[in-house]
Amino acid sequence: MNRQAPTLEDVAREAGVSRATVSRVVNGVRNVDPDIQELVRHAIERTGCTPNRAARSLVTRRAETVALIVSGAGDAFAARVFVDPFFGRVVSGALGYLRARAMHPVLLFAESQAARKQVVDYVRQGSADGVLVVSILADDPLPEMLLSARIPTVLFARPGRMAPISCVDLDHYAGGELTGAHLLARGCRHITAISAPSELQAGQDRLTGFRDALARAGRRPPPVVEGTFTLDSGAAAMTTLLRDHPRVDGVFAANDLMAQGACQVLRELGKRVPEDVAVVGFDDSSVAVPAHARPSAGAAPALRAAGQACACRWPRMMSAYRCPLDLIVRVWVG
Amino acid sequence: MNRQAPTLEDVAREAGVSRATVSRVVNGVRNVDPDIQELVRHAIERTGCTPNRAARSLVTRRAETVALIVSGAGDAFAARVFVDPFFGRVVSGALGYLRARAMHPVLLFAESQAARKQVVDYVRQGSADGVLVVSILADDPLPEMLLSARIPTVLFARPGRMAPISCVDLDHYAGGELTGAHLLARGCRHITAISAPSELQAGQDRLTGFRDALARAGRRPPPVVEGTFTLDSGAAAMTTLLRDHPRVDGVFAANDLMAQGACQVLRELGKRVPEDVAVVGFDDSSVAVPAHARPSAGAAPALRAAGQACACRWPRMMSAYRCPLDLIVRVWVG
DNA sequence: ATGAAAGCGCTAACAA
DNA sequence: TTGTTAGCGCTTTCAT
Repeated sequence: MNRQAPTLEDVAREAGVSRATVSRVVNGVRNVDPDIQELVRHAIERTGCTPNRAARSLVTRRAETVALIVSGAGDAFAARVFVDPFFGRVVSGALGYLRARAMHPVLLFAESQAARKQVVDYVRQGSADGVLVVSILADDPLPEMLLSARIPTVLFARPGRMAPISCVDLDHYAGGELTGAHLLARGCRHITAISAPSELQAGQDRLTGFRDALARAGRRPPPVVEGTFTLDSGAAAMTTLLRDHPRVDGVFAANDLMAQGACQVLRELGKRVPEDVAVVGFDDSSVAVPAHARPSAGAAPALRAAGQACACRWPRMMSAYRCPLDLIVRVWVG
Repeated sequence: MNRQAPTLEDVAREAGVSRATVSRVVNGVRNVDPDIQELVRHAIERTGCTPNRAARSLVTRRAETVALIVSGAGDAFAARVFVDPFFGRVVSGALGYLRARAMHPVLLFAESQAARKQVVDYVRQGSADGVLVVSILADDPLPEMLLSARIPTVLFARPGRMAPISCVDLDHYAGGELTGAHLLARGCRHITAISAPSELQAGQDRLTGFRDALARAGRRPPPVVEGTFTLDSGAAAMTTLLRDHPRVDGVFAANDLMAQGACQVLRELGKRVPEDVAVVGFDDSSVAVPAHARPSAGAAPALRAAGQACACRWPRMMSAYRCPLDLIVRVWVG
């Protein structure tokens, strides 16, 4: 019942060697006689020893662990992070990377200033070697805090202020350009937009890219109604746009949910989508694209880079990847 | 640059006391002079010391960590766990419980036998004090492995074989009964069912509960077509049912996704739902219920119990909770 | 190639 | 109430 877990010392006794030798075998250090290696391995097998992690961590000063921080939301919203078309892929890619290296992700939530401090402390205790931050806040203070605590960090999203932090993010501007090009290519003449809440930088970037694409084609700035990223706000915005611009034949919505709302309103009013009015969203979410067509591993290269950064190696690089469905991911390594 | 993190020893020197006293203050042990407490706290503040976790863990033999194991699926499917109407609530409830106790969840995936062994080793290394298993496998070997390794475990779902393991699960049978009662109460005369894949115990339980409810009302066994939990299979099953039983006016689908597929087929064929044909699903997922009506914290009491078990206390209890929308959760503590 | 021994930073039993 | 001391189990020089 109260039997302690076998230690390397037990194995050493069993094998008739020293603790140091057992440690060498366990850690794959060379300079160990193959016969003795075999001996030790058997002894480990027999005793069922699993080297204590805390003891190892204490001396190596590595936890073999990274903190996966969901910043700006409590655990009730953890789901979002895993379902979000961008975060979901990025997170599961990162998890796969960690797993291949026997590193473990600890889930932390940083929705308040106190929680943010706790997160920093957690790492400073040596509980994690670095952090991955998934942030949904426009101007999150956490990245700066991690930076000044000299904690190896990779941010999924871009920091509000310019900071020397590695990050992975969608290229919102380029995505916006694509949507503009798409509507132009379809031959739309009366193009409008449903924008994101104005305080979200990402939303602004999408809109700017969209506008620029139209401008380069010689079009005048499109009418824009601001939405709140919800289905209902998309429907409301579409209603407004139709009232003010009855001839509209192309709509850019800053996310898929609003695009969906817009489609509903259009169809209710007897418009065919996309024959009468073309609607393009943003997010590559499941409402927009048939499942079999989605690029499930699209963000892999970006993640590999991010993963490397997490592993506390910091290669100098900057690159962009383009996925099958034009999901554009950029990686900055600071 | 290479400056080490300050230790309790540093704080002790700074405060002019012994390391033990600092430890006592940090751990909130009483019997420490208030003045000295103040002194020590200031010293901690000044030095910015964060007590090393590995060192503490080494001597206390506690990691203050639990493993959150997703069994039967790789990280690509992690999303499911957080989105699933049952698992999602249960997991976020458990996370909240842990957080309030400054315990940390490590995310592990056990989709292969090798991965399962790694999970067991991870805990035996002392990296976690216990595990929460979210299993989607019908007959998962992991619970038994954890049991025989004497690892404190709470299973979300029920073990395939009867085993003395604490678990939290929906009461599928009772849920099935409810759906049957619902269709009967609506006055349906020609009731049919779209069942779950036969290898899933939970699905069988739902169906059995449903059948028993009908039987108790004196109805003969309903026609059943087996589905695969997908939208398409629900649609296909509904098509079959309508062909063989044109007068059908009530349908039980073993999950909401199939119910949705059934609704689509019915509407395409000009049937009104629920006026002509009543359809009831299972899962309390967002497709079925308006968001504002969902019991977001419905599983809280069950979780509290589960959380207590996780925390390695094992109160003898067995209870059932009924949520606003008849989500029934049972807790077994083994 | 192997062993002896020091010590990582902390807690806890024992002394004072 | 406080300090002294002995480990926790491991890695890692330094001898051999």
